Amino acid sequence: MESTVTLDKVARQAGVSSSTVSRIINGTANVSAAKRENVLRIMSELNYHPNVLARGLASGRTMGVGVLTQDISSPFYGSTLRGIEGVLQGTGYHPIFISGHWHLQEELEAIDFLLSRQVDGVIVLGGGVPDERLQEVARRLPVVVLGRSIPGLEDQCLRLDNFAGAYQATRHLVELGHRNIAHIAGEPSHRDAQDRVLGYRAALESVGLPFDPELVQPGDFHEAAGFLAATRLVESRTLFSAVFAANDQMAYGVRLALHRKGLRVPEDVSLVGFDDLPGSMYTTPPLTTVQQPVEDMGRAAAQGMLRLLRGERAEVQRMDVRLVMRESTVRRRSS
Amino acid sequence: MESTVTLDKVARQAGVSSSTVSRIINGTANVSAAKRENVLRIMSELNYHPNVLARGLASGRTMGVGVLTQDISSPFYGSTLRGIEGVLQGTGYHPIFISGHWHLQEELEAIDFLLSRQVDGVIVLGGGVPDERLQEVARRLPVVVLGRSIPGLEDQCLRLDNFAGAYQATRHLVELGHRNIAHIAGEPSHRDAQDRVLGYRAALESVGLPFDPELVQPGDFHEAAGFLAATRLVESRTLFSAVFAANDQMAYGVRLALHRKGLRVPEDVSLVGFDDLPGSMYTTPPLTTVQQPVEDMGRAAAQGMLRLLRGERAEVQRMDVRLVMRESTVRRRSS
DNA sequence: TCTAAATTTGACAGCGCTTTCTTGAGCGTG
DNA sequence: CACGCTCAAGAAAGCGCTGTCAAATTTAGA
Repeated sequence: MESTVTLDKVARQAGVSSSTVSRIINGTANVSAAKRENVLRIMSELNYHPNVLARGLASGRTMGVGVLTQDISSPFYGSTLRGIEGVLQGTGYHPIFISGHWHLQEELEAIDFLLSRQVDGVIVLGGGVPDERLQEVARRLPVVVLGRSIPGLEDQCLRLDNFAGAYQATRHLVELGHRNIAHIAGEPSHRDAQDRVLGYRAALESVGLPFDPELVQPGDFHEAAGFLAATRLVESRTLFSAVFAANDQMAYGVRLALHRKGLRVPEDVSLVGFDDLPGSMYTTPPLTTVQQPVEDMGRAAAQGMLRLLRGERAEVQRMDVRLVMRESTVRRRSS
Repeated sequence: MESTVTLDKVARQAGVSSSTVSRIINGTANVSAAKRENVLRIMSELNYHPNVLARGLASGRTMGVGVLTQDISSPFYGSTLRGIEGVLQGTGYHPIFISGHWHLQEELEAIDFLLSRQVDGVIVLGGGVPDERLQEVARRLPVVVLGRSIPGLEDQCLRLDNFAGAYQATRHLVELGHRNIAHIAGEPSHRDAQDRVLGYRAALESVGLPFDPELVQPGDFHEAAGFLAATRLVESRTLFSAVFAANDQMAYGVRLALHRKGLRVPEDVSLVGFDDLPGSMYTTPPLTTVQQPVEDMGRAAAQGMLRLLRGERAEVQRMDVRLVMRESTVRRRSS
C-alpha cells in the first residue's frame, strides 16, 4: 500500500498553501502563472488524484449522476445506458448505475443508496417507485424519469408513445391484408404493455375489425413467454395470419415456436415486434418492428439532467417511435 | 431542498453523543439496550441515512467495488455484471460500473476514476490495460481480473479456456463429417480471439485436416462482420459446409448472410457460435454454440473479491466451457 | 512618492462521519 | 468501606478537500 498523495502534500512540495492548489485544480480564482505551472508539474510528478469523497463532502457536489435501471443486463436498457454514458462523458459528471430488477423493494433501496452516495441528480428508467417518492426526491435534487409521467414533473419525464407505436404496427398488418392478428401482450403490470394493447385494439377498431380476446395472449416480455404464447395459439387452432408481439424478445420466441410448428415467417405468418433491439436486424428474417430510439432516449435524458444541473429547465420532449419495415411481414396470401 | 439529517442531529435528538450513534450504526462497541432502541427509533423517525462520503472519508472504506467493463450494453458482459451484482447484494458492498469501450485511454481513465472514488476493490473485465498498471493497482487494493492472466496475480485472474472451447466446437463439426470448415475470427487484438483461432486450427490438425487461410475470415465480434465475412465466403465460391464463428453475434450475421444467399442452416451449412448469449436459444434454428458460464464467471469474480476484502486469498479457478448442441449443426450431407 | 483600490495568497473553519483516548459509572473484592 | 477493575459513553482529533475571510502584495492614480 503506497501512501496516498494528498492535496496538502502537493501544496507543501510546491511551497504554496493548499487553498492555492485547490484553486488551481478547480479554476476557482486567479493564480499567478508561475505558481500554477509549478504546482501542475508537481501534481503530475506525484501522480496526484483528488479524493472524490473529500471533495464531495467539502463542496456538496459529487459530480455523480445516479441512474436507476431495472436490469443492467437487458438488451433494451443497455442502449439507453450507453446513451446516458455518452452524453455525460466529458462533462465532468459520471453515471452511477444501479438496478432495481423490477422489484419495488430493491428499487426503493437503490434510490436510498444513490441519495446516501450524495449524487447530484437521479435518472430513473421506468420501474415501480411510487410517484410520491419520486416527487420527494425531486424536491431535493434534479430528477429525470424515462418511460413514466409523474404528476408535477411532466417537464422532466421522457415518455414514449407506446400507443402510437402499437397502433402503427397493427395498422401495418391490417394494410397488408391481415384480418386475424394475434397480440402477445407484455407484463400486465407495466404501463407500456397496457398502452400497447390499447394501441393494438384501437388500430383494429379503426378499420372495423373486432377485438377478439382469444387472439390476445398474455406474456411477460421474455422470449420464453413468446414461445409459449405462439405455441398455445397454434395448438388451439385459432385462426391467425399475423402476430404483433409487445416486444422483440417475445417476437423471437414466437418466431421459434412457429418454426417448430412448421409455419414460415413471413410466408405463413407475418410478425412484428417492438423495441428494435440491436439484434433484430440480424434475425432470420430481419424483424419488422417498432423502433424506439433507445439510445437517443438515454441521450435526451442525460441532456435534460445536465440542464437541470445548470439550473435550467429540463425540457425533455416526448420521443417518437417509428415502424421499421423489414422482412418478417408480407401481404397476406389471398388463399 | 430539505435540510439533511446528519448523525449529529440524531445524536442531539436522542440526547447522546455522536460517537454513540456511530457505534450503534456500525456495531463497533456495546451500547446499552435502552439507548440503542431509542436511537434506532429516532433514526427511523428522522429518516436518517448515513452520508457515504463522510463515512468513507473517515473510515477509509467505502464499501464500493469498482467494476471496469468494456461495454455496459453488451449482451455478453451484461450477464457477468448481473452475476457480480447478485453476489455483492446483501454483503454491504456495492458495485460501481464503468466502461472502457475497448479504448485504452478510456480504460485508464476509468481506473483512475475508480481509485479517486476510493473503491475498496476493483474487478476488471478483459480490456487492454497494461499488466504493469494492474499490478500497480493490485498493490494498493484487491483486484480480480476476468479473461486475462496477469503475471504475479494468477491467483486473482479468472481465465476461460477459449482454446478448448474452439477446439470442441471445431471437433464437433469434424465429427459430423464436415471437411471444409470456415472460421470467422474475432477482433485480432483480443487474446480471446487469438486463442479461438488456435483452437480451431488445432482441432483441424488433430484429424489431419489442412489449415486453409482462405477459410479464415477476419471479423470483430459484431453481427455486421459476420454478415460480411459469410457474404465474402459465398461470393468467392470457396467451398465450405460449416462455419465456426468466434462469437454468437457474428454467427447471427453469418446466419442472415447465408439466408440471403439462399443457403439453409443447418441443411446446407452447419453453424457454431461461441458465448451462448441469452438469445441464442431462440434463434432459428437455435444455435449450437460454446457456452461460457458468463454469469457464473461474474459470480466467481465477486466471490473472489469478497475473499480478498476479508484478507483471504482470492482463489478463483479456471472456468470451463462446454459445447451446447442445438439445431444449427447436422451431419454433412453425403452428396 | 504616497495612498487607495485591486488582486493574489494564506489561514482556518467546517463538510459528516469514525476512532482513539479519556472520563466516569458501576461492580466485586478484601 | 476503600480499592482496583471493567465497560459504557463522551470529547475531540482528524479523514482530504473547499470556500470564506483577512492579510499581503501589487497596481494604479494623483
